[in-house]
Amino acid sequence: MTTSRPGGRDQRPGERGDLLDPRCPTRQLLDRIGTKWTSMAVKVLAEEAPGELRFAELRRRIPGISQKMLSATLQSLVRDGLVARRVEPTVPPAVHYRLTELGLSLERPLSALRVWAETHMPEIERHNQLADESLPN
Amino acid sequence: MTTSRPGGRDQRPGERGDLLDPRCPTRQLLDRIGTKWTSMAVKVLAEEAPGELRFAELRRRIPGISQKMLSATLQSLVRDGLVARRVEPTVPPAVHYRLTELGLSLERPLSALRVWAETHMPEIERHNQLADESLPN
DNA sequence: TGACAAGGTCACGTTAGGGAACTAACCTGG
DNA sequence: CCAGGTTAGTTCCCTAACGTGACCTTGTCA
Repeated sequence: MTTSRPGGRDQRPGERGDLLDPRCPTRQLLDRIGTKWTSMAVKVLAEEAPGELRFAELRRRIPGISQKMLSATLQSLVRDGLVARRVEPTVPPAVHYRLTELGLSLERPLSALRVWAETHMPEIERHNQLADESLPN
Repeated sequence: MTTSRPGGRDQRPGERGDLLDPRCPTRQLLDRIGTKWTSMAVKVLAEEAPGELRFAELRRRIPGISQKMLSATLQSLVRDGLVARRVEPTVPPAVHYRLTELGLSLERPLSALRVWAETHMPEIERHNQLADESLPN
């Protein structure tokens, strides 16, 4: 991914920010779902939809993710309006996450991608192995 | 992108590498199409399918890409079996690229994603602006 | 005195991507 | 005969960012 996001401040107008890329929306989308954990988080939340999941439960369902990354991923998703965050002012506060309608609508094409990945990735790996076998040195 | 690819060695075996991430095929796919120029290259090649495009022509149709990046992107795609490369031994050599059937099959879910991006990215940007307006400092 | 919830912060390593210069082989023009 | 151009790449160097791991925080319950 190239375009900076979380801390914002891209496209500063003073600099000769060349804006070469004409804001291709597909690029922007891939910059989001292409980050390591985003698509997995969306999937896990989609499985629970329209229900909610709490932070710790999400962590449990996404093996290998750290608190920091889960937190950052969720913040991105909330910021993009794909996920809604609801805080119950109990103590300790309980935070609930769920997909918004927008997030659910993304889940559709995303799951199509997942299906493609599951059926065709083995073939891609085969190709890679072939490429490795010839001229590995 | 996180998972290293060319030289591979993840999953150190000494650790109880329980394959935390079970090589989620979706992530592997996103590691590929998530790179900056890949999806654009696939799209351009798909528009021409089943015809071929030469290096320089691809470069012309992907504004902003450098030779280096185009070359690297195409190599990845060829290695994955998504693109076929044909060299005419003329001089200077003419190299032709086209999507394989596998590549074409990927184009389908990918274009669905593109459609989603084009229709919904404005909404995502709206959400981001809202988030920026509140508590910007 | 811990443990839990939901994070935040710091310090660090790796890598993707950009830019510019260089290569190969041959052809053409002067 | 030699400079210069073409195509399709490489090679080196540099940076911004992504992701990780370890530790800190605030408040309450057992």
